[in-house]
Amino acid sequence: MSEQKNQVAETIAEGAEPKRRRGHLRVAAILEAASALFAAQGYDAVTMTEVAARSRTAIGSLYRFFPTKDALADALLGRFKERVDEELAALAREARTLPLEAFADSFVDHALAWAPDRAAALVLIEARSVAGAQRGQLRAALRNRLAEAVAAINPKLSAQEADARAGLLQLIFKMAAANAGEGEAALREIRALARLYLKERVAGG
Amino acid sequence: MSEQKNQVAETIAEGAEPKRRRGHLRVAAILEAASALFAAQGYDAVTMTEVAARSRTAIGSLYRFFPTKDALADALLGRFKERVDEELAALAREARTLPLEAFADSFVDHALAWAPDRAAALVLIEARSVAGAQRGQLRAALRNRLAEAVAAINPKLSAQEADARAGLLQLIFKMAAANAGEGEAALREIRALARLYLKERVAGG
Amino acid sequence: MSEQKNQVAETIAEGAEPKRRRGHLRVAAILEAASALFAAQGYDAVTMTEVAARSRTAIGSLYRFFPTKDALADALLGRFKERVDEELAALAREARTLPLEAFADSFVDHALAWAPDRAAALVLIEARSVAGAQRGQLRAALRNRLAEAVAAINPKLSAQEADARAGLLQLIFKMAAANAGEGEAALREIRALARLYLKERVAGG
Amino acid sequence: MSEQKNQVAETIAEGAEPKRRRGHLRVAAILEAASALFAAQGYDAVTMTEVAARSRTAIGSLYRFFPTKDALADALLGRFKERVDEELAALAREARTLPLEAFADSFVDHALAWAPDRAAALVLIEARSVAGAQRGQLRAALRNRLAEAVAAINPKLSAQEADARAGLLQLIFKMAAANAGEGEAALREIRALARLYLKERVAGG
DNA sequence: CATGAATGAGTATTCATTCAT
DNA sequence: TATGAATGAATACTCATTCAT
Repeated sequence: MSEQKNQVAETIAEGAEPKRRRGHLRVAAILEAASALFAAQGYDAVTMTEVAARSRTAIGSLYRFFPTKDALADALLGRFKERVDEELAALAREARTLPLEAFADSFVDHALAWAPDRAAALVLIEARSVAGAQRGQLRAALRNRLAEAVAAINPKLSAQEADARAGLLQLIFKMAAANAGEGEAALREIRALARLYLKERVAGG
Repeated sequence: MSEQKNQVAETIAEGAEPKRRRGHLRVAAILEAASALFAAQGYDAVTMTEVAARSRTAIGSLYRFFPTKDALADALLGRFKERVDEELAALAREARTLPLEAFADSFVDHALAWAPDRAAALVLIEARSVAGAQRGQLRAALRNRLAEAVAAINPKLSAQEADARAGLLQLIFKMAAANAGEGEAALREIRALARLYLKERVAGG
Repeated sequence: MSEQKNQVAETIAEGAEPKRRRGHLRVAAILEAASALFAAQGYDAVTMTEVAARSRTAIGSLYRFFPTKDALADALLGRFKERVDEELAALAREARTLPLEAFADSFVDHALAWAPDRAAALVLIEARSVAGAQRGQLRAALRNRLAEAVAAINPKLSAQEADARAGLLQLIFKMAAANAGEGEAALREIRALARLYLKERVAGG
Repeated sequence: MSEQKNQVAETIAEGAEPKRRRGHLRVAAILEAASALFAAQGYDAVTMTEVAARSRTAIGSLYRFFPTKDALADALLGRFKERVDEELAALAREARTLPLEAFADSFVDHALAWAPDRAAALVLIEARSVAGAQRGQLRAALRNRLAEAVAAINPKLSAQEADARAGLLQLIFKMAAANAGEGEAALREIRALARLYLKERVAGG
């Protein structure tokens, strides 16, 4: 209705930061509910009303903190990105210290550790054309970390080669996460694949 | 294979079987439009009105052929399934005749060949929780064909082992299709991965 | 959701032109209802639901023809502008043929003739900042016609003088319309004022 | 005049009479903010949150002083009415002392003097169907004062005649205020009109 | 049979107002 | 008392689907 609104409050209409304990709890509950719902039904299919109901929040309160469905998604993605970043930093560290096979296993384990949040994140990334920026950032961050790891394992690879390998590792990472719930046999194969690829194409067989 | 064709025909027939050429053209135009739109925007975001407009069909007529948005999606998936099945039957045949490396390459090539339609199909499969049935069928069909191929390559594997390997091949198949447009380097890695996995885990090292 | 929409249908999302008799009737009913409601309650206070109810139209149908509350207002203003234009063209003609006093009376009569629609139009013009364009056009059209009339009555006036006189006549016109329902005495005063001003300041006393 | 002041105070007091300086400042800030916002955007478009933000008041505090949006508007109108009354009382006095032409000019000057506050007041009066009471009061007060002036100028007029003349003067008053910013030429015409009308129809030509 | 009109439940979002700390 | 959080009815608008011509 006017561009002046929110001048005083928040600059980009990011929704109010909670300033009381109660607000923080609310926000957490909302994010939890949203994550589960998005993961289960996809971005479009989830209604704000549903999110409100599941987090036992009045619709108006939901909108106080997340003034838009998109804002809610962005917050979720932001949170996800942070976690990813931490995990991957750890992984890159391990690449320097662990023997190859142990690293391969850890690699898969890290991928599995995500799985829950990942579902929601993936859905959000795919569904919202808007999220182009966020999406790119996430991908790039992930890839760079993996390239670091690759370089640590095999310093002889050129930057380009390392990047290509990182790309494939990224895919394996995704596969692992996507198949987290598919049973022992499936997992075993993925672990095998990870070792195989790391040994032959990364460490340089 | 012929049962499936009938199945597709029946799906469409939920509306009205187009007996004249005109009807066939309409249906084709509609499916084409729908495929493009779904691929570009996702299932939820596409409106029946849009599909009607893009295929230059009156909304009423669209509903004569596809009495439901879901029916439209099902028809599309059916068509897709047919194609997939043919491709994979060919692949299973090649598993028996081609040397392993050549087969690995062909495997990746087949995956790449899909990419275009795959976009729409994937979207539909992911988006519609309803589509459980179709989705399962597709997966299962794909997996069975791959298990056939695995068995052909290494008859010593138990049925369970073969299935687990097929599952992983399926993932590689998806990865290849998903990365169709990512450039030469990425492709080379995928080909390498396919060979590696087929040699070590399927052919049995 | 996409800019391509309506490509086939209407270019600016002006809503569907009715193509059947039924549609024309609908549109007319809607405009009638909207006009009355806007006049009575102001732009903001009127709900689309109200308009739909009063015109016995389903909300969806209302939106078929007027895809926006603003579009509805614009249509109303457009219609109003047309009428105004006709009235004023007639008035300009009379300025050339009628004696001054008769013209003065006719001037007031024309103003009164509007009154009903005017209420709605005025409200719309004032309330919607967006309508800047429309508003300007309306004002300018009105003023030009009046300047024509002034020039016809007293050709000796410079263009600037004529325009200033037209501006005042415009105000009197508005006053007359605004006071349409205020009783005989009020009317008499306005008629007197119109004569007075026309004789002294326009005809040149 | 003093009853009216009380009235205003009471209106505010529906909330809580601010007894300390701090409260007075708050209230003043709020009224200022509200006036500006209403004038710029119209009654409906302004949110209480906006008013709170612009006056740097917490929403809860705003509601302590003005328990309703309507109460806020009423307070504003009350303040406006006071000022109007003073102006007009002065005008009525001048009617007795000034020669006709000077009075005519003063009349227009008074109208122009309002223009700023008038914007908000007008908006409030037009927008709130509820405000019937206030609106009527304002109009009546204005009219009575003008009738006084008319009677002072021409004591021969009957009460009815005086009232009718006052009505027209009221319109001219409005016109003048509304056109405050339209330039010299426009102003000159209005002054001319005021003199004309006062001489011919009020003083009795 | 083709077409455009009709329908109405459902969606994101806003905002006046009340409560709890 | 001042402040931020909570509330939910109301609003503009969408879209799958059905009907009438």
